[in-house]
Amino acid sequence: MDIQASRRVAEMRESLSALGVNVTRRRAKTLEALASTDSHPSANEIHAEVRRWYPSTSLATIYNTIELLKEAGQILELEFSGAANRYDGRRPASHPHLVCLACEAIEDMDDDADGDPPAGGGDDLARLSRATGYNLVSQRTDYYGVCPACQGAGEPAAESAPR
Amino acid sequence: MDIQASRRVAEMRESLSALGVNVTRRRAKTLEALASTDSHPSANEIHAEVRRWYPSTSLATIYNTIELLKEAGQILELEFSGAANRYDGRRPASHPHLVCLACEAIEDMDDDADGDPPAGGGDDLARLSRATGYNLVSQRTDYYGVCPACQGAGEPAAESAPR
DNA sequence: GGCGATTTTAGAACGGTTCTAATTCGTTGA
DNA sequence: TCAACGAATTAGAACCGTTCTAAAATCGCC
Repeated sequence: MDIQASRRVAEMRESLSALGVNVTRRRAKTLEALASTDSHPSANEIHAEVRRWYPSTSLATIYNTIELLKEAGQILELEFSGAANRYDGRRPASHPHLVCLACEAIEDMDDDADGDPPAGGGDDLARLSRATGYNLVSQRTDYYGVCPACQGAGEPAAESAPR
Repeated sequence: MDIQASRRVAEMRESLSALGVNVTRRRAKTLEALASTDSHPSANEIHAEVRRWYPSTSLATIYNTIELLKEAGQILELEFSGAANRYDGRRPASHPHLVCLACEAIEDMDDDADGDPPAGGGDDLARLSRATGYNLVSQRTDYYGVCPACQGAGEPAAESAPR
C-alpha cells in the first residue's frame, strides 16, 4: 500500500470513527481494498479481496461497510442497472469517469483531458441550484466508449464480459 | 398528443421500419407514451399506459420495443441501480438531467440553466476521444438534489417513494 | 472472565430486467 | 376462405445485484 493509499485509509478510518462505529479488522481491510486501487471495484471484487485475509467474510459485511462509508461521504458509488455498482474510495467527490463498453473498465478522467465538463467544485452546484430551483447536492458525469486496449484486440481486453 | 409528439412518433416509426420491424399497434402505443410526456417514465409506467388500450399487453413487449428503440438510437435510457430505469423518448441524444432524490422526478435541464456543462454535441466526444484514447460514443450527466415541490413539502411531493 | 452492545453470517427476500417456450397474430399465396 | 409461414406477444420462470432478517459470534468495558 503506497503512501497515498495509507492516507486515504486514515481519512476513512477517522470518518467512520466520527460516525461512532468501530473499524473492525474486516472493515479495515475493506478500506484498504478501496484505497489501494483505481480500478473502481465492485462489491464482489472487494469481497474477494477481503476474503483473502478473512475467508469467512460475508458479502453483507462489505455492503454494510460501503453503506457506512456512504454516510460518511467517504466513497463514491457509481450505479449501473445492467451491471454491478462500482466504487471509488480514492476520490469520494464526484468527478467524471471513462467507462469501457467492451471490458467494463472504469477509470478517472484526467482533469487535463476535459475542457468544459463540470470539473468545478460546489460552485457549479450552487449556481445551478439557483438557476434550476433544485437544491442540488451532487452530480455525475460518465463518458462511454471503447478503451484503447479493447480497440486493439478484436474484442474485450480484460477477463470480464461486456455489458 | 401535441404536434411535437406526433412528429417524434413519426420519426420513431420510420427508424423502426428502417430496422425492418413492424410497428404493431402495441408498439405504436408505446411510442406514443414515450413521445407524449417529459416525465421520463419507467418501463412499468409505459406498460400501464399501453395497457389502458391493450389490456393484455405484457411487460416483455414493452422491454422488447424499448430494446428496438435503443438499437435505432431513438430513445435515451437512464440507468439506476436502486430504482427502475427511466426513458426519454423525446430527446434521444444525451443531455443533462435533474433528478429529485425525494420524489424521483426527473426533468431535462434547460439549456439556459447550464453554463459550462457538456451540452455540446459530438464535438466534445471527438475531442475527448482524442485526449483520452477512448473511442467515446456517448455521455451522461445527472444532477441530484431536491426539486422545488419537495422542498416546500415536509417530504416527497409526488406519490412515489423516495430512493 | 462476564455482559451488553455491536458486528457478522448465511441465506432468504426483493425488484427490475431478461429469457424461454408456447401461443397468437398478420400476411401472403393458393 | 383457407393454409402456412414468420413475426410478435404472452405468462411466467430465471437471473443477478442488492437488501433484509434472525441467529450467532465478537468486541470493548467493567
